[in-house]
Amino acid sequence: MSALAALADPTRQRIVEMLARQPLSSGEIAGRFAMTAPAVSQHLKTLRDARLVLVTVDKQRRIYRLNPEGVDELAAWVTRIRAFWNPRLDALEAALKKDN
Amino acid sequence: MSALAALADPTRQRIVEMLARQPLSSGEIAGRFAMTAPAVSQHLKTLRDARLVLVTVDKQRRIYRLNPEGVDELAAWVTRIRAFWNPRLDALEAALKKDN
DNA sequence: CTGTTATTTTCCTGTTGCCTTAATTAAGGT
DNA sequence: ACCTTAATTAAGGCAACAGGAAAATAACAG
Repeated sequence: MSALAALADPTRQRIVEMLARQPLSSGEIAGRFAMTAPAVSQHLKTLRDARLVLVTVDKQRRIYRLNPEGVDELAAWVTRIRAFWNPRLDALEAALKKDN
Repeated sequence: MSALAALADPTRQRIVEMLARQPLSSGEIAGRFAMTAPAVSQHLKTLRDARLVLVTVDKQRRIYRLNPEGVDELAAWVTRIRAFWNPRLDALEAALKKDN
């Protein structure tokens, strides 16, 4: 679960939250932080390496969006933790399957 | 979401996975790692501070177990990320097929 | 080709994180 | 009381990380 390591930093957590709402370019993301664009770019690289985000090129811009695979992996890890620890969570598991 | 920072380290990830199966004492946890007991103790403190685990005292032993609240919070964060982006899955899939 | 915009890469520095050894606290057993 | 077991706290070293500045790359417009 290297996604967890990538999400350790609060800046990267916020980036993921932003991208959950809508895809954004590198510049748009950087514009929402006090830090410089290079700093944000490095965070994006970390998120890319962790397979949490995907990039597509649009002219000079790089559009970032969430990577379903990476997020699903993370969700699966958390679900597995919860599934084990208490048998009473069978009901919960059923609920999860229902809305997925 | 400070739980994410606490789970950045692979050792702490493994501890949480172990505690998901059953409560364990500090010594039992330390025994499953190559590192020294103090090192494990510090990891446990990090997990405690992140409200991911709870301790109860049993004679000289400290028994660690998962903290449902902390784990639920984490699960809620992940779910929130997915919830936002699920409604646009169609648009996303289309965009993904186009490139990459 | 030159200039401009968008983004990343490189290099550097201060900070944080992880692990070790040594010392300390706490509880029981003899 | 003394010793042992269980666990934490303290102090120090070293690697990894975050962020800034400057330079490099990429894509487009004139």
